[in-house]
Amino acid sequence: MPDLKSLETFFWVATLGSFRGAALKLNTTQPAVSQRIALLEREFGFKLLHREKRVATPTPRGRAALGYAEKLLGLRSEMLARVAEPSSLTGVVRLGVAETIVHTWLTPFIRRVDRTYPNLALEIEVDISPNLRDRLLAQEIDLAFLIGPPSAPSVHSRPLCNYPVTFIASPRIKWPRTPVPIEDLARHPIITFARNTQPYVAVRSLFNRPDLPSVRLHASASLATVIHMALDGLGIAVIPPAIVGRELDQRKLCIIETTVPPWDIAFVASWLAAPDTRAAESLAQIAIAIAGEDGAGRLERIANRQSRRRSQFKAGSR
Amino acid sequence: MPDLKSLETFFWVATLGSFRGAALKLNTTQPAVSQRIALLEREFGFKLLHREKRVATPTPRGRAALGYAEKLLGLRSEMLARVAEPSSLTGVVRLGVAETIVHTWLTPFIRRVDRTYPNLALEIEVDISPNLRDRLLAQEIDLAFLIGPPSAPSVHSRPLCNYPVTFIASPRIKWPRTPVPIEDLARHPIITFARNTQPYVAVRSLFNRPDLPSVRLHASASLATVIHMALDGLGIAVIPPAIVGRELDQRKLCIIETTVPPWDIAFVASWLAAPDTRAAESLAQIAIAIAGEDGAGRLERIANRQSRRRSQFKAGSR
DNA sequence: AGAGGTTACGGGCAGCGTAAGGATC
DNA sequence: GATCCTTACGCTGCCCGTAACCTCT
Repeated sequence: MPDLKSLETFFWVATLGSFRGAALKLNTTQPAVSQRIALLEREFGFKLLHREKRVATPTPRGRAALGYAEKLLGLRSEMLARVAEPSSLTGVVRLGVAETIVHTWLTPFIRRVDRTYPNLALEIEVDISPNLRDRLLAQEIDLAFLIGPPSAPSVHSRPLCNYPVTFIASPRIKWPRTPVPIEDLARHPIITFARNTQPYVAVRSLFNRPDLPSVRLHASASLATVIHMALDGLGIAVIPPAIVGRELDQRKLCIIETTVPPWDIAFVASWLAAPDTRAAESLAQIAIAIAGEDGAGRLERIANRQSRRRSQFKAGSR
Repeated sequence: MPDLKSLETFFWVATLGSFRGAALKLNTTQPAVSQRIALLEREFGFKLLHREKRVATPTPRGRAALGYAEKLLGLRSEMLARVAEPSSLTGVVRLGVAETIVHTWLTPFIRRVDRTYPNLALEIEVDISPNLRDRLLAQEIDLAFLIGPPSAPSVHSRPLCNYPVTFIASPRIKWPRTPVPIEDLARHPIITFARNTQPYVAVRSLFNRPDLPSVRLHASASLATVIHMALDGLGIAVIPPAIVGRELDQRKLCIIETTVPPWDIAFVASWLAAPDTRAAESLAQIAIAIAGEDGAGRLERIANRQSRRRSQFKAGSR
């Protein structure tokens, strides 16, 4: 009798057109996928998939079976969503996060996930948003917290938080009290996110003006490196203040008031449409809550800092 | 993630109200059932069944889950019926047969099942029809070939064959050429099916008349014994001639012409309504075909025998 | 006391991962 | 030759069955 695990495997092979892809999606090896499909074909008594071509395609009868498989998976998923205890969420969710999140609210997020879903394991990967997008589309991660809605078909997204991007530098670099014009900023090396990222492109185009001297732009895929460089006075970091809250507190870094119009980078939680998105949606829900609380807390704290009032420091962060 | 095996187990426990019953139905042990239910309850995060009472009853949330389980099982069953190769029928079917069937067309039936469904194993039990009926209702067998439709809710039945019941005795007992009246028959011991069977009751009421001497009625649960007794001249067997075709051929037994109006016993294939009756229905289909062919062949042969024409002996039996 | 469910434990086997072997572009 | 699927093989871990225990009527 065909079991749901095999049918699920069949569904993903048919959907992704690839045994290998299904194996990645299902967190297993490719031979395991082969074996499950072979089992299913033995149980049904006929070939479900054409393997000759580059992409695996269901046979005509395979297509009929596929319809039933989808219904079955959908029904199981609906059953779990409707009647199962939320805390019964189990297994492994592969989560991709942009590094900004690591430096802001990832830890409280994980803590709450651990409390809410004690049987759920997270596999966390940190990468830049474009790579996360690719890995999401390749089914290699189940959920991503990244910049901007990755506009692709069948990607579901929910907004998490907006972070203003500011110019931040070591206090060793002295500035006038008045807002600094972009020309003065451009005299220093600019340190920001990795190439190919949205903030990098924004910064590049900001300084890519005929009337400005060509700027030295340091891009790093590691935010920790960016922060380090800024701490060492190597240049001006163009990053959200939220990720260097402690350094701002300790006055090791300062926000530079400028004439440049501020802009935000928007983070979203994204996951692919699939028969069972219960885990992804539940985690996104938590992320939305945490990011909201944290964002509020952070903003408050930053406001406090800038007005030099240190009292009630941690209010709102619980 | 709940799998269909556990859900099927849950379905049967809920339906039969008993872990033990489900274990019998599913051809496994009771601890295995316990374990599957426990697994399911861990996966769902709540108790599915009340065990306090004599009969296991679904909890309210268990009832919701049960609805989904039924849908899932029905869907899988439909999928298999619609798209699976018939020869892919696999597993074990527990078949109960009345002994008359053993002596008539069970062997050709098994042969054809072996050919048609090479991956299907039969577990055959021979018993009298009332016991088969009980075992069917207790879910201990999946399919039964027995006498008369066992009128019970949710039992599906299809007619297989009708066998006339005749008086058969050793040629040692001499009879006049004319049809024998019941009074003369009653002087000999009567040998027939076991107590509680329909033929036994019929024979008993036939001879239970005030004007007849009380008859000696030998009942045997073993048809082979009945035949043996008749061959040894111990009395008159009241059985369908179909089961002693060879002995009639070899003139070791003869049909006694009587004034008693002949009557038939009707055999049917019966199985219980369930989420997956594919195997039972497929086997019933074969049984209907075989019983029809065999019945035709037998009747022809018997006619031939009685008219002493031995030619074309095996015609129609293929 | 007996029927029915749970718990404990040992063994068998299904299914996994590693690694090598084809096939197809 | 690279990519993808299949086959081979050893191993782990799950699940089953046996048996003892527990709990109700």
